[in-house]
Amino acid sequence: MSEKEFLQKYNVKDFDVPLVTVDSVLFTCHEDQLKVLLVERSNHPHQGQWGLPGGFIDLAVDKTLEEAAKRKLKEKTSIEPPYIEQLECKGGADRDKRGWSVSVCFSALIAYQDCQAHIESVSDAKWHFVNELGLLDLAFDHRAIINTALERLRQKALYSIVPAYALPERFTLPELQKVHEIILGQPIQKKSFRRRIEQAELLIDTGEKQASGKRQASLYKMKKSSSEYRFVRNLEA
Amino acid sequence: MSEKEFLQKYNVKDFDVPLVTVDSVLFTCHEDQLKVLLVERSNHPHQGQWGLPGGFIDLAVDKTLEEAAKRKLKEKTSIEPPYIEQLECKGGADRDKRGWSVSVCFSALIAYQDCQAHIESVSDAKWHFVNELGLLDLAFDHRAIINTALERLRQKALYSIVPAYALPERFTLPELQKVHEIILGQPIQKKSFRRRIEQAELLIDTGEKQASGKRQASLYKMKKSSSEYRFVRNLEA
DNA sequence: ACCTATTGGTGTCCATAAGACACTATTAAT
DNA sequence: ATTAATAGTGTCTTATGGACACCAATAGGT
Repeated sequence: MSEKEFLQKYNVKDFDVPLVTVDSVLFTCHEDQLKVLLVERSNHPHQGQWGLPGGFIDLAVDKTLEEAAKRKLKEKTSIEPPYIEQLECKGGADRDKRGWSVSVCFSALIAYQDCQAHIESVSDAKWHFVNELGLLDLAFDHRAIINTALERLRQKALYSIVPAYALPERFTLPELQKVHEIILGQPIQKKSFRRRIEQAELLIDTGEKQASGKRQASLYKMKKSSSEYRFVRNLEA
Repeated sequence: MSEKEFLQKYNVKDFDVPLVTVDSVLFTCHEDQLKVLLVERSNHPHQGQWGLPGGFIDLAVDKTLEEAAKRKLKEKTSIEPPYIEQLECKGGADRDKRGWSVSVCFSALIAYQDCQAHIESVSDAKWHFVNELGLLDLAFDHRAIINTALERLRQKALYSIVPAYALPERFTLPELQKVHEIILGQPIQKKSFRRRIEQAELLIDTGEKQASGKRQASLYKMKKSSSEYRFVRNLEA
């Protein structure tokens, strides 16, 4: 049989296939707390419980997995998050009552201010304090996925400035340090934090100053390549 | 509609679903070279080309994605690799001619000696020098997946001793250093390498010595927790 | 207009772990 | 016993984070 004949006859539905979803753990910082976006499920299974924003791939619309995840996030936030990366893929026979399922999980960051207005207009989406998830009964294995995302984010806070994407495009160094401290759950030495960022030339000084407060802090923005930069040493954990 | 009713009526095949495969990048070290296991494809598409070992999930047999990947690897190696981790998930409309596809990719390590006999008995599987893949026409996006796996492995060689799993259960420190050097493509300071491993107490001294060579090197084995250990500083890249 | 509190930002010394590299130790072969 | 080769150590230097005191700028009260 030629490849052409093979492809003509091929039909995915002739085989037993798992169901595939994309789900995202979207973090932000607000009021000195780390928050994660959850959606109240309107459909079975786990109807009425809180779960991660996500859903099925639209084979006709989505070109890649990341696009599918972004499309689903955009339904809740109206904008695409400035940072998104693949976290892990969970799959198994028992994690979804509908059958063998695969969830391609993403971890993303967004500035609270950049999407809060739209989220409030979407009745089923809400920011939840990460520290207070213990009380909630989350759908599927979404609690475990959030915990994995948190671990990864904590690691990144030790050796990168990826957490900057939880802030608006322009931000101050004290703001960035605060975000890191919130993620890590402990204070960081100001001098160490600033020194390594300056030495690696990761930020662009916009020349502007933040108006509020006492002394005015300089406003910076990320260089494009800075999200991939990795310091050779970790901060103390 | 109750959840029970919903689940009774639910059928995955009522929806357009992507096809899902698991694929593994299995590395080993032999003759001072990094090698990757490839399989000559017996079926369409890409019949006759080399590709990563893997395949479809068997919904009746596999409980998780990792189990599926291990089962597929075991068909070629006869044993499960001592180290396997999820690498990334590739998905898209165009990467597989059969349609929208998702590949859940794993990266794994194994000792050459532990599986070479079986691999030679499997006619379609063969170790390939990682440095000489340039000439080969690999199936799907498998070349890109191998490159991602390589990058990750190089990072791990800088801040962990995960590469130890490319060696037999008992190994010497010079052997381990050599594996790291092969992965990184450059020499490492012996003292630095040994000092950090000793300080972190990552290995168990078996008390045995390796027979061959001049002075006999001590044989060590991994502590269980050592694969997750991360040094606070990277070696120089 | 000046003082003070508060937050932003810097100077500088210390601690830690890697780099460099010379040295010692153990073995096999001659 | 000597030599060559490989295993393993001593120790000084270097780089970068930690600690913490200090200086700088701004708003508000007097």
